[in-house]
Amino acid sequence: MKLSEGVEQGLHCALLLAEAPAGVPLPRRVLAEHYGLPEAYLAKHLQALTRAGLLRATPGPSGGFRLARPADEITVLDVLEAIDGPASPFVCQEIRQQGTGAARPEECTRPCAIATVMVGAHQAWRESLRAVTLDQLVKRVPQTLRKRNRAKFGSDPAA
Amino acid sequence: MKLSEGVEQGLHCALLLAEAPAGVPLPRRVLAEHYGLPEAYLAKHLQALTRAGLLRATPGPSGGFRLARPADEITVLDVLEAIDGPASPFVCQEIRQQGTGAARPEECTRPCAIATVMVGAHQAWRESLRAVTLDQLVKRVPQTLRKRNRAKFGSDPAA
DNA sequence: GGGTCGTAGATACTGTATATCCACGTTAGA
DNA sequence: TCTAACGTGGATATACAGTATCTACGACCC
Repeated sequence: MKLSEGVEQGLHCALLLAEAPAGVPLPRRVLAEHYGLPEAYLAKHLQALTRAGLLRATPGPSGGFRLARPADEITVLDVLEAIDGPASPFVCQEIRQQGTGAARPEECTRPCAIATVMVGAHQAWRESLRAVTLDQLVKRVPQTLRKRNRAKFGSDPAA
Repeated sequence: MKLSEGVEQGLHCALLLAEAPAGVPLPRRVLAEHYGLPEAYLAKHLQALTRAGLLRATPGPSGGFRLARPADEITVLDVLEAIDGPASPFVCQEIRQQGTGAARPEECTRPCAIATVMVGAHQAWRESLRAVTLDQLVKRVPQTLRKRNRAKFGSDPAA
């Protein structure tokens, strides 16, 4: 069981967008270079985040990506499921109904006990990720680094 | 992110061994046919469970696999990690230290906030699986099915 | 006591999904 | 109208789940 690396990249980019002054779109090239990520691959995940309604993309010169919602309304789970999909890592194959020892239909009125346990674990995992917002993550970034990033992207004409 | 199907197969086999009368080893061929599973593939997972000390394998005719411990001392997490490995699905690539916006070493004394959240989620997932034993799962198998399985494998000479 | 069968164990191969890259089309600003 | 940005689709390489085959060992039977 392995989580896509795109999830980590997407999370870092979303976090950076949450750090940057609001309203200033960052081009994907800037995002990719900032973290040394493959730009073409990152593009695919930024698209996924945009389709999920987490980011807003604007084309053309001085375009780029920015958060579509306030950072305290975007959870880590939102970002993860936008990129990796909402599917559970465990999908019950209904093994109990196969082979010579197959359970009869009337014995399968309740879901398979194993599947039930796995679903519960997945819910616990999701709840843990849903409890953290991008805003909370920003607060855990070292202040010196945060200040540096704000300065780097703070060419905000409104300022 | 996808969990290996071997995990589900291993869990069902371990559950069946917990249902069967203690001390009667079941050959992997019987296990495979009972659930309609590919025997060669199942062999790999039964080996993993044996290496992890959850099952005990005995070669030769009238050999097979049986639980190495009482069913209430084997958790779902034990079986899962024996087959799928104990590694977390998320492995931090230290993206924060790469690219033009790399964090300085003195800013990385604490682990990456994103990694911390992911580790927490993984722990929640593991705790949820650790809380369930094979014994508890057996109790959730329909009685008619349990009785049928006991009769099928109950050619226990000591009985 | 030696042969034979049935068991687990180890090894090599294949298929599929992920990760990566490239080329083309579309949109908006200067 | 030219440039710089996003959007889409497809081609390629690699890692891992899944498969098949072969070897070694132990109990049973003659």
